[in-house]
Amino acid sequence: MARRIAERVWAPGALIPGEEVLSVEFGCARATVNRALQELARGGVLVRKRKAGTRVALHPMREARFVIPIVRQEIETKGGTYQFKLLSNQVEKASPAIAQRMGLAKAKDMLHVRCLHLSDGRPYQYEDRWVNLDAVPSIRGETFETISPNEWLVTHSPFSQAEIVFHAGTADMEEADILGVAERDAVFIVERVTFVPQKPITFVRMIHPASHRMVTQL
Amino acid sequence: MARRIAERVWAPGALIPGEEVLSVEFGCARATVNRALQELARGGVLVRKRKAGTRVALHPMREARFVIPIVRQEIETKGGTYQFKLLSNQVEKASPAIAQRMGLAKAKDMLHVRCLHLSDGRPYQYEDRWVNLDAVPSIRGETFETISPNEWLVTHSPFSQAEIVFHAGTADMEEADILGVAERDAVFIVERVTFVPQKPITFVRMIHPASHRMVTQL
DNA sequence: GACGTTATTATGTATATACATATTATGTCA
DNA sequence: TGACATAATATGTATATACATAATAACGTC
Repeated sequence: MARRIAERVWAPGALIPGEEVLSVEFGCARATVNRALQELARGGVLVRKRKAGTRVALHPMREARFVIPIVRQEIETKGGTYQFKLLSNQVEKASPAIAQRMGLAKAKDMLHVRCLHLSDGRPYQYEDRWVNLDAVPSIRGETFETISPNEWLVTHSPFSQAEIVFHAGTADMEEADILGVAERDAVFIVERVTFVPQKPITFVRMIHPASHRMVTQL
Repeated sequence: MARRIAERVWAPGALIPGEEVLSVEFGCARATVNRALQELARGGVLVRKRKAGTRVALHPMREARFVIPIVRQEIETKGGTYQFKLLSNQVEKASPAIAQRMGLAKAKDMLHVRCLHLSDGRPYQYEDRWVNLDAVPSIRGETFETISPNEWLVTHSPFSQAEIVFHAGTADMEEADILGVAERDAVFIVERVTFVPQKPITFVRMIHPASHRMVTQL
């Protein structure tokens, strides 16, 4: 069926045969046709509506999928050797901007951890993280000498919701210094807020040098 | 089951009960449990292996999904009014670098289209596109006066595979001029190559001003 | 003819059953 | 003890069946 759509045997916008008909044609059960059609619909190439039938999407709003690995794994998968350097780790009052980003009404004390992830000794990602101590009190004593905050949180505090933002920016003096790039150089920024229902866990800003590539296939 | 994982009733790395057991516990059929577990496995919170059983992922390599809409839809969804401006549209010989990016052995004549997409009159995305005329010969006569190359291709030539790369970069003089930003300003770049099996269709480089945000939730 | 009700229909979902497949555990033999 | 064949088992997948649900089509009434 994917081939038929790709080869325009079923043109965009066209109504395709019903599940019952297709199951006869392909010599399989309706449940199997249903599963296949649902997969294609999830991928965005089909639009399904009860009673109205299934149509080939007119404007295929296809969806890309990215895995969000742990930085260490990301680096090791690419064949680099991983290291990280803790830059700071202290409890301080978050700015109103940070608090707002995490959906909190007012600023409060949070754990502020900054560290640098390196691949083959070269700066790969600068991580600037705020952790809601109410959500993860046990992080308070952690020194992050052997495990990065990223990995600690992933293994100690699973989240159920997240918001991720990607954008480009320019490195300020401090960021440039940490990443080993020139001031005002372009950087790739990923910001992520994670939640358990109704409760923010952490806000992290991850900054990569401009050479970083985020790749996906579909 | 998602709640049990989030609340660590089932700890990371732990083996969870088999489908048969769960179906009895939840009072439903094994097929239903199977569908639920497969969904969670796709989301990355579970790891499943035949005979070995199902485990809670130790390092949840969760995956983010986001839709790749048509630029026009992207702008209109955000509440902007869409316009586009054709900058150039001619057949020329692609550089070896472009050809290689599309998986072609040697450079050849291709359609080179450049245009600017605007939101509320302000530059939103600069699109620099190369189209393989062998794959889409009918595009040759198109003037792109009423429809953008993006939209034309989406509706006239569905693809089955794609590779997408996101990264940050700096605007060169020409790009800066087109986007209305300063030279050397940071820009957000998306590059996409689309294929039908074994045949490249188009390579497009889409450049956004640094103010652009790409957002996804999960 | 307009409007509200009912019937029809395609998809959505759950179920019991059956068998395939990959992997582990076990048993056999040299 | 080690190598190899064999059995056991959890997941993977297909199937027939049944019923739910939403949207449309048909119908009847005023």
